[in-house]
Amino acid sequence: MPELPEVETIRRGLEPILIGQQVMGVVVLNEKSFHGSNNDILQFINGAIIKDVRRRAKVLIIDLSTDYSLVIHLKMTGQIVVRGANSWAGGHPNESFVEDLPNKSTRIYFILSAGTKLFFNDQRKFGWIKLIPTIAINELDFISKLGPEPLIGRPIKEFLRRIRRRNNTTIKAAILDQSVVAGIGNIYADEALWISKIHPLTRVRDLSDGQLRSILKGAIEAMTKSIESGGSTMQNYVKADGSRGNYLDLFANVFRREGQPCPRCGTNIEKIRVAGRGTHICPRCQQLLDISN
DNA sequence: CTAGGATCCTGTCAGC
DNA sequence: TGCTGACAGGATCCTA
Repeated sequence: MPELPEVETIRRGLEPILIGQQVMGVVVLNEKSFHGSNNDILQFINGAIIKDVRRRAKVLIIDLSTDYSLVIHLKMTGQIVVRGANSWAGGHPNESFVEDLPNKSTRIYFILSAGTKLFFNDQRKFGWIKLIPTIAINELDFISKLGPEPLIGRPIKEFLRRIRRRNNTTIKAAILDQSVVAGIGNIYADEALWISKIHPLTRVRDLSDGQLRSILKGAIEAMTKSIESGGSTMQNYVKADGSRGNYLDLFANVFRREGQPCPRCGTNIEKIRVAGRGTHICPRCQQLLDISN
């Protein structure tokens, strides 16, 4: 899915378009994608004004004037597309960015004032939208367990404290764990480990605090660069000549680059499997020091 | 409590 | 040209 930088890019794109708009109606095309009762839709969505668009970890939060919020998780293949006076799209990049909507991947859409429609598309149906009272968000199990936001404040001390609870697992599994640090997914895990020259199979207990610090700094560097390059939006999906672009080219050094030379040393990037996920490494820059594996 | 594998679902692609 | 299995930018559930 969209990871922290992609969700933040969506938030920044939606904020100026959505704030102040009124929600006129909701169409739920796949029941499992929407968590909330029909009665709540009538009572707390229809007619509500959008007050704010926020993000926590990989979750997008749309606050309504009814003191209810839409909590949106895009998981692997979710995307948000706005059509109308201001068209915009972000999230999992595919042809639904530009196709007529709703289409076969549209799960929910919202009809807004001024003829705007907001589509929630999700090919694999893992994503969801919850309608809950705004004050109940922080009590959601998933939210309350989250680790620190990597791009806000000084997350390092809390990150170190939490990752030491994962001493017996691999560093890749540990940084993918949202209760260790919020927002890192498969792309930024691989990029962070390449930047810090750590092999993803290294056990956490075999890493010093200094090495763990450099991994978090690597993740922050990769995520910051991704947000600055504009994320996976319609703008960098469709190129000027009509062909399809790949926003990973703008910041990724190893992710989906197997067979290509490492930008640092020229050795071919390899793809392996770690923590059940496809994992990209430079076998020369990231050697596994086999102490206790 | 932790660790790791199966699972939810649709679509695409490599290999036969 | 089918068919089959592997795999996918995530997190939860289940078992040990």
